[in-house]
Amino acid sequence: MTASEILDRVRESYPYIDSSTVYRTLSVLKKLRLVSETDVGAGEMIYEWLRQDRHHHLICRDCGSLTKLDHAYMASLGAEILDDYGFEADVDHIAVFGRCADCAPTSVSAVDGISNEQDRDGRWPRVKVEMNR
Amino acid sequence: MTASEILDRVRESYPYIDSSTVYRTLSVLKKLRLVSETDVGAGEMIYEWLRQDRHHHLICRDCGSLTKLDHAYMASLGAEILDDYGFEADVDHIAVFGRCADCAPTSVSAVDGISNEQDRDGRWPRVKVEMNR
DNA sequence: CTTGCTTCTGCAACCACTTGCAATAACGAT
DNA sequence: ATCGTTATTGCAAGTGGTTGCAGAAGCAAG
Repeated sequence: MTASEILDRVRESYPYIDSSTVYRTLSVLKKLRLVSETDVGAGEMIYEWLRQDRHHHLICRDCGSLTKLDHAYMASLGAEILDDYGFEADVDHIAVFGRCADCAPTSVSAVDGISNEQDRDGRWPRVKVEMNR
Repeated sequence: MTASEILDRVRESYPYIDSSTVYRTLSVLKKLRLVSETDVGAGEMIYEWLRQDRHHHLICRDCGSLTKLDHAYMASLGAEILDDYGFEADVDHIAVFGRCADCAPTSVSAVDGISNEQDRDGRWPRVKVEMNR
């Protein structure tokens, strides 16, 4: 859940709690690795209790779809990094951005998703980049 | 470099530019995947031109040390995900948080890094969690 | 109970970043 | 050149999150 959802819930039984207290508590729980904090590109961070069934998410940058990614992928990446670098990676809950199968382009172009061919009148296509996140 | 460093540089030749213009331009460059945006836990995001020599960073949560991670690790993770999920992961520049070899604990304890044994007077150790990020 | 120390909390200010809006600049068609 | 449409910009306000500070609460020792 998000910090503001947590705040709303806590205020039901403790109406004068300040948001800074929630954030400070979350930061301690993060440090103790009892909760994970994940940026899913929704503006707010997502907080989750770290249970045994760890999982990760694949987030499509075009359609926004969310797919669960098995922990095994991250666990083996973590194991490789530990072997080669002696570095214990925190792979508690990762959000991997990219493009899902449905949104993958059907033909290759100069810059992903943008045509690199002139039209029948010899004009280059107009490129439109959406600004929102 | 950071957005504020970019702003300072642009202001040398274009003094009235607003920071929102810098952020908006960066968001377009991100969408076109010409620059990468990485959170290294320093408060500000780090922006980099995406060149051929892609690399990633291992950031120690205890001492803050930064280690370069070869792109091969992320590339093979990306390939696995593409094979199994048909999802094209953007693995342009990733920051992996964790604990470096120097900061790894020498003995195992109940919660990483915190003793789970009583002292000679039968008291439990006082646990101190630093609040800063 | 009082003293002294530590921790927790609310408040207000602050920071990095985003967004809505209105004015302007750029550009294509006539 | 002029008109109409689209893009870009600065400004100001807003959002999510953090931090410094001072007061309150908790607690162990005397």
